[in-house]
Formats: sequence, structure tokens, C-alpha cells
Amino acid sequence: MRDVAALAGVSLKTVSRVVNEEAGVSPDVRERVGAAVRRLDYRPNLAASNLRRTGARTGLIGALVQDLSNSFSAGVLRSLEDIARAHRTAVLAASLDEGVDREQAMVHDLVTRRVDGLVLMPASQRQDYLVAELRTGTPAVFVDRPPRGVDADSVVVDNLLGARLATEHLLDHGHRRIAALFHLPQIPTAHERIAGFTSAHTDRGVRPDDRLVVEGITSTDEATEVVHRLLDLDDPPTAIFAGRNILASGAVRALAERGLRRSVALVSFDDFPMADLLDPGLTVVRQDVSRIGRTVAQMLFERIGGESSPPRHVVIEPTLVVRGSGEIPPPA
Amino acid sequence: MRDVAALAGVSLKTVSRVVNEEAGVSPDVRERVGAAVRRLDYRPNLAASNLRRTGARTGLIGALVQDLSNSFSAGVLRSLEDIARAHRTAVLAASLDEGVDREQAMVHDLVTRRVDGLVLMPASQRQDYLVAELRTGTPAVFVDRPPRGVDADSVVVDNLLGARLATEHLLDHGHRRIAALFHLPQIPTAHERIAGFTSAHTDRGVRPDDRLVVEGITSTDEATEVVHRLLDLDDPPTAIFAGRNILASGAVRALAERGLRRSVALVSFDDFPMADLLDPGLTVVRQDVSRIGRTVAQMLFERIGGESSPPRHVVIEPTLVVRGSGEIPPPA
DNA sequence: CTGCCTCGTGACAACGTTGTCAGGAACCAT
DNA sequence: ATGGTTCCTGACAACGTTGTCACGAGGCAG
Repeated sequence: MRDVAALAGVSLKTVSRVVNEEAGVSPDVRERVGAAVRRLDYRPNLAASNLRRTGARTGLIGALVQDLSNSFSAGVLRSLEDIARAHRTAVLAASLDEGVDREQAMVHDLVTRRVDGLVLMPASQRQDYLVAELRTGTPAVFVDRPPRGVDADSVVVDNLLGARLATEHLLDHGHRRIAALFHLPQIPTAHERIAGFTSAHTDRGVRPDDRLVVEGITSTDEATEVVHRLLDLDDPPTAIFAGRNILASGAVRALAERGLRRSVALVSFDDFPMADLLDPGLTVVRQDVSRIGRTVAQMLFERIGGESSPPRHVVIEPTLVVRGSGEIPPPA
Repeated sequence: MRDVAALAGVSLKTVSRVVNEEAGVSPDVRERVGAAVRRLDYRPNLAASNLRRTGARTGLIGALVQDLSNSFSAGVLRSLEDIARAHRTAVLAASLDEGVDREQAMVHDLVTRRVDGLVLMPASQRQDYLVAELRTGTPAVFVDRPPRGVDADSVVVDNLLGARLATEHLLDHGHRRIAALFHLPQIPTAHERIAGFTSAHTDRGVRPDDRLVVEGITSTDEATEVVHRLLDLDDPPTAIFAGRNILASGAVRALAERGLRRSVALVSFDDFPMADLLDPGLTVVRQDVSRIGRTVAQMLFERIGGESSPPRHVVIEPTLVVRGSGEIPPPA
């Protein structure tokens, strides 16, 4: 900036005025400074600028999601980004991979970077540590998983309802022995889905077989193995509820390996591209990813704009998408 | 920081020493300052710190990809992030959506933010504008699409080879009327894939039918329509090459609607989750997404580390993954 | 011609840090 | 006791900006 000022023969302040398009600079000075800027490839230092401007925003928000490459996280991030763009804000994105320490470290780093806001798909069980971070004035919005130990806005899916929709659908088609595959039960979403599966049974007066409910499955391959094991039982399940899309693909693979894709019913939580192209098409519980992302973004930018009402907790209802795999009847 | 110093009864500099874990502070002072930091929720201002430290890195890189929610972009970003993490660097990610203006604006913004480096999956035809930006010392690595009008590192896939592999595979299975669906031909990857499709034919002495080659298809639905139109020809194709995964799903849908999934061969560029679960499994040309991301990250951090050798251009070879859809023979 | 106002410009301080250097206290060897 | 170390600490300037204020030139009304 000093060089630009020298080259244009003006003061630092005048360069600042031109760069920030402030009024009150004569046309020829503006032109001279502009030429100097171009000649020297001058780029204002945003950090210094933000430092000086009292209480200015950094135009940066942090988004901590489970895994950037998973279609749910990526979809939420994408619609978040679209809204952020409209607010001239860039997005710092990171994957947590269910890492509790990483979550804390990243939040700390982002607060230190003075992000204007935080979007968090937490890996941790409780976020008490956030209380201190949020006292610094950085607003946070939780997504997919609700806050514990700290009061903050959240946007979550009604996982209990979603799991009920899926389970009732299978019960309605006559199934009484329904297997269920779930992620780690300490993850709130998995926990609620388990509860939904159970309560749908209870409401219908059906007692689920504990041996058919498997929790703590974290990979597609593991899901395949589990399904094979369940199908080997003396009294195998006639239907399967997959509590997560990656578990559904494991289940489909196991069924395919046994030629049972048209014999055993399957409903999955989470839609994914091409699910309708499977044969039979995969019946799923769909979460409106783009709506989730947009809602999160709106809430966050309201907070950034100074909104200080008590935290809001938005629950988004999932819907059942019928495609064939969930409508297979049990054997006569 | 002033408040912390006052509360602990020390100077600013001593607080700075404690916060940065510098040696030479007596244990009791260190403890007093630590307590004050905790009591006041003090967070150092990274921007101010970077401003003062001459030539310090911001620990920030920018990644401009085509679309965060597309599995290719997301996969590259994810492995990039993993390497960045090891370098204690955060990733600013944004989607360009083939927007040329947006690309320039984002690059400018990122340079202004003083990112340590830039990863670019360009939307523009030429990146002459980058020359000025790079003069500021910010290194850039291109990914998926090569630089034009500026000399910079790049990591691209051998699209010509990939398209040849797919086309030759179909020719080898006896197909002579192969339809092909491509994205906008001005996009370098699409352009090369078209060339690979053509050259494979030429090498085998087969003349492709121009009416079967459709360029400029940008959505799944459009691909479905195009395939229907092609199948309505008097002399319809016996095989289809989809130049991109979203075009493949349109093609699968069209074939499904006509009950031709087991009659017309199909090979796609780009693998995607569950492609093996389709019936028949989708034969694809696979790009090693994670290797691409890792290579890009390594090159970028070498540059950030001061490497100043001439730009390197890495070409990654795709492979054919055989799953069934590509091995369907033409009608006798 | 005087006084006042407007306009364009620059000097200066401040944003929150840290590098440099200097100074005082405590210790050791002479 | 003297001089020299070593250890701990603080004063000050500087990083690249911008908000505040002041100043001079020119224009206009009285």
C-alpha cells in the first residue's frame, strides 16, 4: 500500500479511499491510484483491514461436518454455501469423522480465526466446552444432532418419526420378523432411530426379536456380514430396516449374493443418488438435505445479524419414498 | 489481551509469551496468566498475530471445485483436507458451478484473504487473469482440468485414455453402433473424452455415426431424453458410452423404462457408490479420486514450503472396472 | 472583500499482536 | 566486593489498514 501511495504520489489514506470506493476522491487521483494498484498487483490485506475496522465481520463461517465426502454432509454443506454466498461469506469446511478431540480443536481454531459463525454436526456426546467459546460472541447452529450441555440453535431431522415410518411400512406389509441395522448407539441420530424402530413395534403390539437388531455397525462391509449372519438364523428375518445409507448398500449386497433381492423387503434411512435405479428400487426415508442446509444457514445469518432471541430448535420431518424394495411381502 | 495482562498483573508481552508457550516464563507467572486467560475466555486474534509475524502463513488454503455436492469434487476435497490437516491448515471450499465470473471473483477474494495456496478446478476456458494473482506469491495447483494461459502445477486424469478404454471395450465386445453422451465440449475433460471416443473408433477402422454422438448434455433428465431419442432411430445403437456419471444415470433410467437394461450395453466415465449394485452392475472408467486429492495436496504444500522448480503436470491413468453392463453383446 | 461552506487530501492514532532490546535480580567465580 | 552470567520481565515499535480530525483551496452569498 505504501508503494502504491508513493507511485501515485498520494497518501496512504487516499489509496485506502480508492480501494474501498469511498466518495470524495477526485477522478484523476482515483485514476492514478487505480493505475498504480494494477501496476504493482496490490491486494489489500483483509486481515489488517478487519483488525482496524472495529467489530467488522471476517466474512467467514466454519462448518464442521461428519464427513465431507458423504452425500448427506456434502449436500448440507452445499446449500449452506449457497446462502453464505448471498451474504458475501466464505465457508471453512472440515470433516470430524466422529472425532471428539478433533471437534474441540477445530472449534477452538475457528473461534481463534474469528469466524462470524459456526455450523456444527457434533461428534461429541456433550458440548459443554462450547459454552466458553460461545461467550466470545460467535453464534453456532447445530445440524443433524442436537446440542447437549450448551444452549444453541439446532436443525435436526425427526429420526424417531423416520424410523417409525419405515418400520410401520414394513409391519403394514405383513412383516413380523424385521431385522434392523444401526450405527453406534451413542450417536443421537442412531439412538433415536433405534427408539423409533422399537416404538413402532410396541404400538402395533409386535415384539421385536432382539437377535435381529444389530447396533454399532460402522461400514458397508460389516453390514454385509451381519445380514448374512441374520439370514443364516433358523428363523431368518423377512424384512430389513437399514438405519443409514451405507448400511443399506451392505444389505443390498448380501441379499444380492443370495439372490434374495426380490424376496426380502428392505427399507433404508437416507436417500442417495441412483437409489431408484436399483432393482427393485430402494424404498427409503428421505431427509430434505437442501432444506436442512438452507434452514441452518438462515438461522446462522440471523444470529450473525444480531438476533438474540432464545435458541430455536427446528425439527424437519422426513418422508417415506416408496420404490419397490419395501413393498415385498413376507413369504406366505 | 490487555485485560488478561491487567488481571494477571503482567505486561502484554508476557501474556503473549504464555499464550505462545515460549520458554523463559517462571512457573507462577505462567500459572497466573493461564488463570486469567481462562477466566476471561481470552482467545488470541490470529489475524493480528499473522499481521505482526512477518511472512507468517495463514494456515488456510482455498479450494474451488465444480460442485461440493458432486461425488468427484467432494472426494477430491476430502483427501485434500486430510493432507491439509497434517499441515495444520484449514480449507476454504467453494463451488463454482461452471461460473467463470464466480471463479475470478473467488480467486481474488482468496488471494485478498492471504490464503497460503489455491486449488482450482477451473470453470473458465483460460486463466490469464491468474498471472497477476500468482505474482503475489500464492501458489496454485490445478486439478481435473489443465491450466490455460498461465503456467501452474496440475493434476489431471488421462481422459483420452479413459474414453478409449471404454470405447475399445465396447468395440471388443462386437459393438459397431455405439452412442455417446457428453457434457459441454468446451470443458476440457469433455473435449478429451470425445476425442478418445473418436480415436478408438478410428484405430479400429470403425466409423462412428455422428447422429449417435450427442454433446452438451448437462443434466440427468436431459440424458434420459437423449437416449430415448437415440433408441427411436431406425438403426438404434447397441451400446452407450456415458461421458460422465450423471449422464449414466439418465441412460440407465431410459434403458429401464424400455426394459433394455440387459439388452443394450453401457459403460460410464466416473465410478460412484452403489454402481456395483445396479442390475447389471455398471461397468465404469474409474478415476482414483483419493489419489488425485492427495497428489494435489502434496504438490501444493511443496510449493507452500518454498519449492520453486518449474510447474509439474501429473497425469493420472484411469482404469476400467468391469461389472456386467459393458459386456452385453450386440444382438446377433 | 469578508466570512462561511464544501471539497479533496493528508497526518495521526489505533486495531491486537510479537520481535527486539534493554534492564533488574539472582547467582557464580574470582 | 567485583565482574560476568543467566534468567525473567517489560517498553517500544512495527505489521497493514482505516476512523477521526484538521487543513488548505476554491466557490458562493452578503
